[in-house]
Amino acid sequence: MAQNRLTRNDLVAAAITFVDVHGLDALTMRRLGQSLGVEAMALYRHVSGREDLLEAMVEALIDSLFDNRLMRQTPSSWEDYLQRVANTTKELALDHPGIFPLIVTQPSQAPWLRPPLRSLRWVEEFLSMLQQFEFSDAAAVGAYKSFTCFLIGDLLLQVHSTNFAITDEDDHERSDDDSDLSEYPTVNELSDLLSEDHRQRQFDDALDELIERIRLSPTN
Amino acid sequence: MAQNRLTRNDLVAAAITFVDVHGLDALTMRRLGQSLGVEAMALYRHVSGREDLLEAMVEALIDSLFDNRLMRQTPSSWEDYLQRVANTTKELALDHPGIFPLIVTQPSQAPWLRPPLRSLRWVEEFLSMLQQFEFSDAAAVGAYKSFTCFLIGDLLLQVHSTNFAITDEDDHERSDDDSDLSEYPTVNELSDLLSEDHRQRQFDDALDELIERIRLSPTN
DNA sequence: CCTTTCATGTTTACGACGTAATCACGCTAA
DNA sequence: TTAGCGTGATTACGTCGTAAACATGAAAGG
Repeated sequence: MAQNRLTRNDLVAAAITFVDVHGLDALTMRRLGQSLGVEAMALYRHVSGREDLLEAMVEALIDSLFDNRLMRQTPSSWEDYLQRVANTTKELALDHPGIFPLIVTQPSQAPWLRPPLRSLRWVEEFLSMLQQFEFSDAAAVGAYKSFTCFLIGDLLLQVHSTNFAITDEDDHERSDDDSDLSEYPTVNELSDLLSEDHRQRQFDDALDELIERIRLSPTN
Repeated sequence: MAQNRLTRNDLVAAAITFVDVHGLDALTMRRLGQSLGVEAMALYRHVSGREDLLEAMVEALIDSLFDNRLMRQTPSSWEDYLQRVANTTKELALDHPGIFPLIVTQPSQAPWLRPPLRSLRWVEEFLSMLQQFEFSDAAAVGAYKSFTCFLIGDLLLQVHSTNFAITDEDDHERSDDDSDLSEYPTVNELSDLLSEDHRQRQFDDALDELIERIRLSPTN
């Protein structure tokens, strides 16, 4: 029982797993304190408020990207790099579907940046990596814009799908909820095709196409 | 002063403009009541709770799509149709940046649908329209998936950008907030390019490419 | 060793939130 | 006229985020 002191990192980590388990709406200062065996106000010693906590969670997740075999070995080509960034980010998003949307919700350090990603460290690494692969300034920025737009947009949607499954944890009798599709004959007719989840393959295909587009970009 | 009675539609409309002006976080039952000259609990006569209100707002917005020259005249080609859907939706999203994200947040009528859009009426119209233009079943569903994924993903990001500008309404001295970019030399170097907002053109380009991809789709 | 200091956690409290329950009032139908 | 009902007002409860004051125990200086 030597070191029972609460650390900011402990707190943020606990908050992340709490959201992973119970969902973002369930994250309350009081409940988080309870899950740590501590009163709610104790959290304010390490975090200036709920907003600060959310920011810290997002930052922790983004930082975890850098430890995750992305930084580990240097990529063999810019295509390899983009593939790796995409897949690592997707993994992160699907592991933390309740938190990932905050990456785009939280105010950015640099609001003037289009699109306004949260982590300048991440942007810096992305751009300098492309420059190392001899992208021109304009090409690097163009790639940043199209790539992040695709990645974030796609993952946001994917994550929201999985959020439904999590939030409705008690959807046993969802099968009888095939509400009256009588008003929507085409939807009803194609419901089998519509419910197939090819998100995985679509993601990979779209990524390949995007990379191809970047390769052929005139400013490159 | 004849008809001062509150209507569900009045309520929903008031809520929408309230969010447009003050942002989603400011939308409170009490405040919304106040803005209507009514006590908070009066709202519960027309709406079963806050969640119901949000759903109603989303539904109202989606329904407004149908009155908006989309349904008005029949499209001359499926490309024309997709262009029109995309632009009408974009207009809607940018007009109501505080509400648009709810379209993807709110639970869907048909959670099994991938991606899970909220309005079955919309999906029905989309699919049957493509079928009228002689899309096969698989092609129509494939187009639905790739098109909605692109559209929602892109617009979500675009809307979040504009949300920053709205929330920080008092960002006069934002210019001195060019925080220390010394740690991020590449970002600093390319900041001019990075801050350019080509979202508009990028959106149009990506839409053109997507349409081209759908045209060449093997299952078409 | 004792005492001072400070970092950490606790207690109490306040205002705002969503909303259940109850009440008051004024149309409309009998 | 009167009975009923649809609409809004009042009151109240539990929970939220968090400010402020307090308690406590471990490091620091004599």
